[in-house]
Amino acid sequence: MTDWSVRINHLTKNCPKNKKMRTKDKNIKEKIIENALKIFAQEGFFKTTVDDIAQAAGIAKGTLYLYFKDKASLYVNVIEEHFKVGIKYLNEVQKEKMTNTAKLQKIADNWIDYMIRLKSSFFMFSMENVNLSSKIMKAVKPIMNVYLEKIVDIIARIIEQGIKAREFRKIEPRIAAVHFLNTIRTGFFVTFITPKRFIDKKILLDLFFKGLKQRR
Amino acid sequence: MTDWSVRINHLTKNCPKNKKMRTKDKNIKEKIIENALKIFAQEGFFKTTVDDIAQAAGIAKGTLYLYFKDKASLYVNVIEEHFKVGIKYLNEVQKEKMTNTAKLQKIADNWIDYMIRLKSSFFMFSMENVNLSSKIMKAVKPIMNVYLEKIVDIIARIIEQGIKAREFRKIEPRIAAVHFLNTIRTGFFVTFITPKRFIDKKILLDLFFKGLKQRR
Amino acid sequence: MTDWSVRINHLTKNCPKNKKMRTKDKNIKEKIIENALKIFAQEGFFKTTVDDIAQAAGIAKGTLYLYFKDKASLYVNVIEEHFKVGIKYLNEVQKEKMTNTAKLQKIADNWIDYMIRLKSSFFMFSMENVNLSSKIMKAVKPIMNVYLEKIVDIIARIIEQGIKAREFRKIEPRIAAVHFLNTIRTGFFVTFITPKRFIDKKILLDLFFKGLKQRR
Amino acid sequence: MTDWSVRINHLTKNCPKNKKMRTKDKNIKEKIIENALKIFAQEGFFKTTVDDIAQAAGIAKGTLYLYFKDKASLYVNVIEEHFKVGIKYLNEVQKEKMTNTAKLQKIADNWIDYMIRLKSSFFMFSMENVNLSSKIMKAVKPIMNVYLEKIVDIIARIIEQGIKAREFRKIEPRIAAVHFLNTIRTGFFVTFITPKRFIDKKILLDLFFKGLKQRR
DNA sequence: GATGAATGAGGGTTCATTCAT
DNA sequence: AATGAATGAACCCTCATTCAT
Repeated sequence: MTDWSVRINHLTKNCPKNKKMRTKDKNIKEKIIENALKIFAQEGFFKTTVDDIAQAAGIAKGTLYLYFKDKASLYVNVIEEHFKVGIKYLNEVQKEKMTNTAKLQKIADNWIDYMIRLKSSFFMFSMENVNLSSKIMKAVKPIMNVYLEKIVDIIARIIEQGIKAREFRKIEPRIAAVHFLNTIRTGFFVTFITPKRFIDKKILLDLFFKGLKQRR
Repeated sequence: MTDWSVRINHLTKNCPKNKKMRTKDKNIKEKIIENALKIFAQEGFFKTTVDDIAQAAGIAKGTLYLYFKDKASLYVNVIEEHFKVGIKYLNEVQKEKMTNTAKLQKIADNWIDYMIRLKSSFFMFSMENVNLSSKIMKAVKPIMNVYLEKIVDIIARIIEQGIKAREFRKIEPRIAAVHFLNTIRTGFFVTFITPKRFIDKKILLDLFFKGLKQRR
Repeated sequence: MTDWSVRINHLTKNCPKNKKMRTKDKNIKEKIIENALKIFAQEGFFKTTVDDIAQAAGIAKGTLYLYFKDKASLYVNVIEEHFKVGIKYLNEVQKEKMTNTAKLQKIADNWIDYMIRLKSSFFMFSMENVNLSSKIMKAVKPIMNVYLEKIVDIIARIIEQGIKAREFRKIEPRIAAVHFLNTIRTGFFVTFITPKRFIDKKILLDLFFKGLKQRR
Repeated sequence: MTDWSVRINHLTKNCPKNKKMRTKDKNIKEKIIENALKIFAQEGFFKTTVDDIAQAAGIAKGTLYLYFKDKASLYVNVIEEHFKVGIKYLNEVQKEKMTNTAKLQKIADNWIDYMIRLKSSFFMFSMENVNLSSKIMKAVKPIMNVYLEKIVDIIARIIEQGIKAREFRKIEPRIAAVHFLNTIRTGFFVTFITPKRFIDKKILLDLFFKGLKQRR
């Protein structure tokens, strides 16, 4: 099984090894998405120009429009791709043989690292943007919601199994799932605003698992 | 003591009760900030046009420039105002006579409601924007960081006192504070993406306080 | 007889000695014109804002509009005033008892100094603007032309008398007059672009009077 | 050798003869400069809108920004181009086999005609603008000064040679050069304010060469 | 008469999108 | 298929002018 960081790499690195081009190259679309992800993630939708992306992808601006209807559609595609990879990863972890606690731990670990590497909580940032009304964002919202639901579902299933296995206490699994995702975000977030003191992911997960309260 | 929702109202509602105007009206500045907050919060910095804000505030575009140097400066002012009110509220809660658990509970309750009313987790969204590079955001970042630090400080102090009082277990207070803020955000967020099923704030806080793990 | 520099002073210096105000103060109009002259001369018509002038004159922007229909009309007034003073000065010199050569010499001397003090060849600059088409400038042109003609007339008359007196050789006096005015401008101009080496006004006038050619 | 009027033409007339375009057309840049020269010269920097120029050049406003960073930069380019052509012309005249007197005569003749054709003493007008403070003009000034110096240099050299050749009397050549340039300007100027009576260029140059004074 | 806050038309600039090559 | 020059709508900001006090 590939781990998250590895799966993600093909999105984070250029792959100019390509053998034969010169036929509606499937790689061009990928290359655009890769680069768009990085730029959108770091600059946001509006600050990112189509030119930036085209240049980063090493193609002409016009070419981009052969593969994507418009900027918004590119954005949606980037997010979709991003989420698909994430979901695939989650599914793989789910099937692994380990305690549910360990699964959540692994997911959190890899995901925080990934976001730090991308220099953006893009994943959550996108969620945030759901918030923003506008023609563009209104188109993004329903698509994103589907993926979000799927992600929450997978996490919730892990938690459900954990409850059955008496690892976790009885609690609405979906709410716990969302809380888990936000815990991950916190991990990224703390590292980002105070880059010196790298957050101790252990403490954070400990907090997530055991809560703040004194046990008696 | 005023509660959060009430404190916020003076930013969310127009106050055209005022007697005599005409002399660089202090109320206009407030009216602009009120409306800018709502629009920036829902649309984000770039999608918001100066015209939108001016119209919402019932003034001409040019008038806005009598009160704010430019769009970015308005944005900073809005955030500052927003944060100042938040900090004042936190300080008041801090001084109240109640358990530290109750304090956090109260803060979370009011804050989630407020964000739902504003239709945006603007507060956290702004934190997110810290991430986004750009001339404008680079100007916003240092200012925001100061306020963020203050907010984290106050929450951390409550947690610290809770630790001393044996309400909470020994854990790095600042990390717990950030985790708490993200928990609040989760509360808003879930309600927002799935508006039908209002999240049970109780469950969420229970999760925050007691953690996911089965106690043994 | 006052010399040019002195006559001009009341335009170049503030006169806050004013006794009684508080009655459609005739001095306000003057104060506006004084200050407008300086600013227009140094900044040009478009870069000068009505606010600049009002502030320099120590009045409110609205007040300015009680005395002048609009910015263009103020500009015309400033130029008129400027020219009137110039013409009065020229007339006085004309009547003096001295050779015509001496008269021209005196005029040139004073005028160059004045322009240097004002930091602008505003006088000629205005002429230049005649060139510039635009609603505003089209209004300025005919008015300016009248004054220009008058100035050329007076100089031409001095030259004519010089011709009669055998001081000067027979030459179309009006052309010589324009040439004389441009010589003055040259004087200012050289000083301006190369401020270190103050032009030797003597050499310049010598050139004007004796020409470049070797005499044989 | 081309004469001034001819050299200038390529700036004053469109050349749509060109074969194949499409590849950042060099001709568009020229077309913009041509038209900008005319409009700037007649309207001045501030009254001229970017739209005016774009329309005159037969392109869209945005297109202009593919070739020039901003309005100020376009202005500088126009002036530079204008000056370069002028300097090239002067250098050519300088090398010709004729008396220095004839050289100056030729230069004055062509230049006055050119300015009249352009309907602006733009050349000198630009010099005037050196005077006007403003961010824009502060950028223009140093560039212009270099070119002005060059022009003065060339004229001064002609005069120097004339002095050596005993055509002209001993006089500071640079001052004489500036005086010469202003004489040209006078020529244009008189024609402009009194369009009926075309100035007799001969008289003017006679004045320049022999001076006003009676010879004895 | 005097004020200066308010106005809004106008201009410079950006950038997503198109289309001729 | 790929290009990138050209387009023009949209947006920020300025400033002459007005008008309620």
